[in-house]
Amino acid sequence: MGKREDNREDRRQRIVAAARELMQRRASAGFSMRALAELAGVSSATPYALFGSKQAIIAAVMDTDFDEFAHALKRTPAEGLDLFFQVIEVSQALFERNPGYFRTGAQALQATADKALAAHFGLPRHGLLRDLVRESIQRGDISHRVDADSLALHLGQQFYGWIQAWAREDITATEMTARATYGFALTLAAVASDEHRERLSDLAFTTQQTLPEAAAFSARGESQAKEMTV
Amino acid sequence: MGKREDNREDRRQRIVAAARELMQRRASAGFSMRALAELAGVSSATPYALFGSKQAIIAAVMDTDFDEFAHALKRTPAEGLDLFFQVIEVSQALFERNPGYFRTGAQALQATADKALAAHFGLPRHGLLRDLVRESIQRGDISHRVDADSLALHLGQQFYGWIQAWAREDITATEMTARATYGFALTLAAVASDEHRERLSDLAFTTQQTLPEAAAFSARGESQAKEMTV
DNA sequence: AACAAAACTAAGACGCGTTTTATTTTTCTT
DNA sequence: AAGAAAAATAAAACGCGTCTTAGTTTTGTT
Repeated sequence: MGKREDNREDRRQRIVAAARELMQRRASAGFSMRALAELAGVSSATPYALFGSKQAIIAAVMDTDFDEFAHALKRTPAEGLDLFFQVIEVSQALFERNPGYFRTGAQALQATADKALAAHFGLPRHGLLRDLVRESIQRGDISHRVDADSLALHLGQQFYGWIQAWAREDITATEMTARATYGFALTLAAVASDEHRERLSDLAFTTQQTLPEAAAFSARGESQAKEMTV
Repeated sequence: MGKREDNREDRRQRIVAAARELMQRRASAGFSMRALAELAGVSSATPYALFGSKQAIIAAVMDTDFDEFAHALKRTPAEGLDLFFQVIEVSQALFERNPGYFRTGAQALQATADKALAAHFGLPRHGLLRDLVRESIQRGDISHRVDADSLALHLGQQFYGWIQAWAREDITATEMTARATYGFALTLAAVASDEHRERLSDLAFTTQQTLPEAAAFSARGESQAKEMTV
């Protein structure tokens, strides 16, 4: 019942579908709301009536993907502390399958000043990491002195930073994974039980060797920076 | 000599001064280029002729501050690994003395797509951390297996993330300091020599207790997120 | 003093996200 | 079937960062 709601839902879905398509195309780093309205076959005021903002639309588009991500993570045979690193690798795989799409999404998300939207987006991701931490504490792999929320936030914020760098095309997807892995390994080494600590340290130093020289701070970047100083 | 250059420099300085003033006022989260041009007493095309973009102007304004920061850091009596935490605290002190100013700056910097500008800005800050790491390695406070560039980048990226959160007004300056300290302590605990490790772990867990519940993921944020899902 | 080159100006345009207006269409109620 | 209520529309406007155009001023050279 309720044709009103049906129609509303129809339009919402048309807009989300159109947004997804435009994000995948990623012509000129994003899409305009006017182009979106045209492709969705609605007036350019409608998306605002139904979603409120461009970022809310992008968030709506990307909402689907968290489930996909969570499922892919469940499918991996990894267990224990290895799951943390699987989070990174599954993400990379996802990103590489659809770079333009995730780049647009990540960049739009970053620009968000809307707290509710940020929370809506960050919440499930934070929850996933927090649960991993909790389970690790219960297993005794991570010190019981650790507060799950704090550590999860710390890990998430690190990873998010490298995702942003990838979205900006400052680093490649492989480098994103390597740097995030490095960070996770160091952090976990600090809080893991004795039996895991050495393995994690080794992982950190092994990963460290694969890290390229910091791109933004390379010689090329340096000379460009000089130019600007005038 | 060269009146041409003098005049050019005059205008540059007028523009930078005007930008600094507007950043401090921080009426409505930033300033418009039209307002800047008016205050500086130049045409609105001139800032673009002299700097290229709004972000470049903001970068020029903030360039001065790195020196101030570096000096303030030198003035502290801290030494050894404590210097890492002094970086955080000196930054906080600086930020709190002029919040609107640094918020505008941080936010503008984040929006930068310009690699050269990002490098120009990140380079000295990265260099400072990298030198701290290098010296710590030489002193034997940090494992010699550590690559100074990688660790500095890791620390810097973490800190930068919390600065951004503060600039977005997601967290207070105190929380910024606490979270960054937590991250630094964990990271350093993973790479420090045996004699420092325990002290750093303790610092991490002490700091952890002062951390507020993650603001963006609090109950309030959660209910707001629900609303959005529709 | 005259002239070419360079720099600055005013004014407006562009496309963007977003909002507002007035109008038309669709839906629900009676 | 008629009328009230709600929603979607077209069209224009807002302010923003940025760029362009064409005219004017300032500068260095002759």
